Amino acid sequence: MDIFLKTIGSINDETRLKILNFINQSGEVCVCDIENAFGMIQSRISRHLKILKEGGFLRVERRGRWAYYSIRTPLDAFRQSILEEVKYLGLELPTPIHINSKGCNNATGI
Amino acid sequence: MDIFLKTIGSINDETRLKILNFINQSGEVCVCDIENAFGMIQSRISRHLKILKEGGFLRVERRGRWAYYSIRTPLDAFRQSILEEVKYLGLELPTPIHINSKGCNNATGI
DNA sequence: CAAATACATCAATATATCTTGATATATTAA
DNA sequence: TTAATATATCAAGATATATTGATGTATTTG
Repeated sequence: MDIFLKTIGSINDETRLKILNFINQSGEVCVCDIENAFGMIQSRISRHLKILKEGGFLRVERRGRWAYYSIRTPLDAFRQSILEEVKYLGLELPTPIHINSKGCNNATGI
Repeated sequence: MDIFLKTIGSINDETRLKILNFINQSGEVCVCDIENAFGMIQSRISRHLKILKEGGFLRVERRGRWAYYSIRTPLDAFRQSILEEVKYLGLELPTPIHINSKGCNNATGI
C-alpha cells in the first residue's frame, strides 16, 4: 500500500511527468541536462528525481561528479504501463540543450 | 495531461483506494453502504466518491433517493490495470454491514 | 591544497488536498 | 404538507506537497 501510494504520488505532478517522459525518451541523463532542458533550478530537479526514484521509476548511477538517471530496468508491468500512458500524453519535450553556461554538456550521457 | 493527473490524483489517497477496492468487489453500492462499512462521515465519503468518479473510475446512477456507485464500464485498459494493481494490495475490506442505525440497508444494491 | 563543479538536502514560504461540521437539495413517507 | 432520509456542497482548519534560496558534500581541476 505504502509503496503503491509512493509510486502513484511520484507521478502526481506535471513537472515529474515531463521529467519522466524526458528521461524515457533520452536514455541516460545527468541532473544538469534536465536542469538545462527545463530551465528549472537544480534543487527542484534534484528533489523531483528523488521522488521518481523512490517511486520505483528511476535508477541512478554516479560516475565522477555526475549522477546519471535512467529508467529502471527491469521495470514491472504496472510501471511500464504508466510509462506508456505518459508517453502518449502529448507532453512537449523541452528542446535538448547540449552546452550549458556552467560547463555541463553531458546531454546524452558521457 | 489534465485528465491523466485527475486520474492519478484520484487514486493518490488511502481512503479512496479502499473505497475503490470495496466497490470493485461489492458491485453496486450506495453511499450509505460505504459510510457504514468504513465508519466515516457522509460528507467525507461523498467527496471521495466524487473524486473517484471524476478520475474516471466510477459511474453513478440515481434511483429514488439513493445514489448507486459502481465501477464504470467499459473501463479503459489503463484504469483496469490500476484496478488490478489495487486489488492485489492486500487492503482489508471492511466487514459489510447490511443494516444501518438510520435505515439504509442497501448494502448490495436494491 | 584551493577553487570550481555537480548534486543533495534543509528551512521557509506558498499552494494544494483532506477532514469535519454545517447547510442545502431532492425524494419518499406519514 | 411536514418530517425524515440520502446525498451533495461549502467553509474553516489541519495536513501534505511544491518551490525557492541557502548550505553541505563529494569530486575534479589547476
